[in-house]
Amino acid sequence: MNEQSETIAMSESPAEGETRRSADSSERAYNTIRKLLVEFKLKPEERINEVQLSRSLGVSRTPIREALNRLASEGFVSLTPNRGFFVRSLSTEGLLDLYELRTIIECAAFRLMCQRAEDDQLERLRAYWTAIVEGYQDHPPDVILAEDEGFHLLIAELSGNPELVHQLSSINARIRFIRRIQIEHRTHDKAQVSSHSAIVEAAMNRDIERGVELLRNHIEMTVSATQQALKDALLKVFAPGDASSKTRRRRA
Amino acid sequence: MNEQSETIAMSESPAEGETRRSADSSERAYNTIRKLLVEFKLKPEERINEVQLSRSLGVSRTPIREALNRLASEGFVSLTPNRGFFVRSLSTEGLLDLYELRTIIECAAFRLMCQRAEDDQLERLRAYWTAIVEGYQDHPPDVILAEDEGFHLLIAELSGNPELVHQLSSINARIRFIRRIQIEHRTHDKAQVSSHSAIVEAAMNRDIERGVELLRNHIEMTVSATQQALKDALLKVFAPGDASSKTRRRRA
DNA sequence: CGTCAAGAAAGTGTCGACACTATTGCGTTC
DNA sequence: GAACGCAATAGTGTCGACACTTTCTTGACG
Repeated sequence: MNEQSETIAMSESPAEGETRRSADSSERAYNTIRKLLVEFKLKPEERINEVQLSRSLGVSRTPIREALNRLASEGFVSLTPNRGFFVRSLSTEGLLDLYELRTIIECAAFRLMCQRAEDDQLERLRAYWTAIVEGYQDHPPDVILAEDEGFHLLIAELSGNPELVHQLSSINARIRFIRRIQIEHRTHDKAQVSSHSAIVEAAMNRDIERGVELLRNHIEMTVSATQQALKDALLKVFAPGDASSKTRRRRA
Repeated sequence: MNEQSETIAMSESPAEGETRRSADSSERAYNTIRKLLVEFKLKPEERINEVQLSRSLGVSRTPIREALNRLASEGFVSLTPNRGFFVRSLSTEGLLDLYELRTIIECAAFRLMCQRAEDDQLERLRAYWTAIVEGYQDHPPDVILAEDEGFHLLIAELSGNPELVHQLSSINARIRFIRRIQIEHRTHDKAQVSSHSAIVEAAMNRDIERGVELLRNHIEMTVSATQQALKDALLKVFAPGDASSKTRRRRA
């Protein structure tokens, strides 16, 4: 085994400034482990060793298990009764299933938004997009990803159905790792920009059919690119140890 | 030394297959607590006392907390950082959101099934329905509920997308309590039977548009009845006094 | 040599205990 | 008499320990 004794810094969302006292180990463990999964630090099909993890994160097994249980409910890992948690592999086909689900949710959200949202709410969508469209392509991948997710999440919010927001959030989390890789490939930024603009326009006109069609294409467009990205990702993960290539860590 | 006196009998719900099953405490706690929630033994907005629960179920707090974490991910309860778990209220509006999500998922599943399923798979659907349609209306509510859920889940399975199955299972679990009450009201059994038959027929013809329309109506039809049922349920739960003896089984 | 079994090691599932936070009840002050 | 703070209580978050299960190692037997 390698050097496991090192404490992996737990990343924390920058939100609260008040209560850092308790600092909720479970919550941090959840975020950290999810990050490990997303970044393939924990490899597909691999068995997760709770003791090792708890040592790495510097907490006891209890918060680790709580985090893993949550991650299991969300589909990141699976739990086999007396054998422990396993990293759920994201096969190509599993990924396609997820994208399909995403398409379903997003199209439905768009439809409901067109039917229900007030004009000024649609205006908010337009404002959101115009605000970020300027430097869009110059932003670092992480930012682009967040902005893109934000755009689609806003549509879900404007649908008026919180369940859709929740579902979409969960889906996003699960495919985020591959989207990031795909964005780094920079295959079709421009197409994406115009897609979003067109979607906004369809929304302003409350043109459901056009919007749905755009969304469907928009997402489908990424799928093919994604498949290639997935291959690259897996290659990178399982590639024997050179690691000479410049990984995408820019001052975490 | 694990001879525990079970204050509240932990029951094994035969419901639907999530992913992991086993006979350990966490699993049983999960099922039991979920049942308590479903039957309104734990009332909406109520704070859940872990110690009390653990004493009732005859296990320590650890499995209780694991179960609650899972239930939180699935939307049954909510978790406020240093204050504990709370029963998530299912307001009328929250319920409608869930039904809306269900409609979205089911219609999409039907569409995909029509596009992808082999003929013999569609035949399975028909067989499933004809096998239970005979005594349908004479079955006890729980059986009817299970059969109905099975029917819709089968459609999800035949869609070929496991994510849809998972989503639908989760939704079903959350609205099961109200569906049971509604079924006990016996408002529109016949309509439901013919609905299902019509859906099967549309499936055999691979008539997507008709099937989607049928499903939409089928589910929407139950919503109005459901709203009334929800009122009854809440009344029953919060009604003072008499509820003591026959809270549970209320056949016919 | 390969198979298998028994024991050792590793790992999960659950427990009771303790630290720290939130809430409740009480007494003081104005 | 009411608002405020302070002490006491209740409850959650986390820990280390231990029982039980699975997996690995080793050595006897065919």
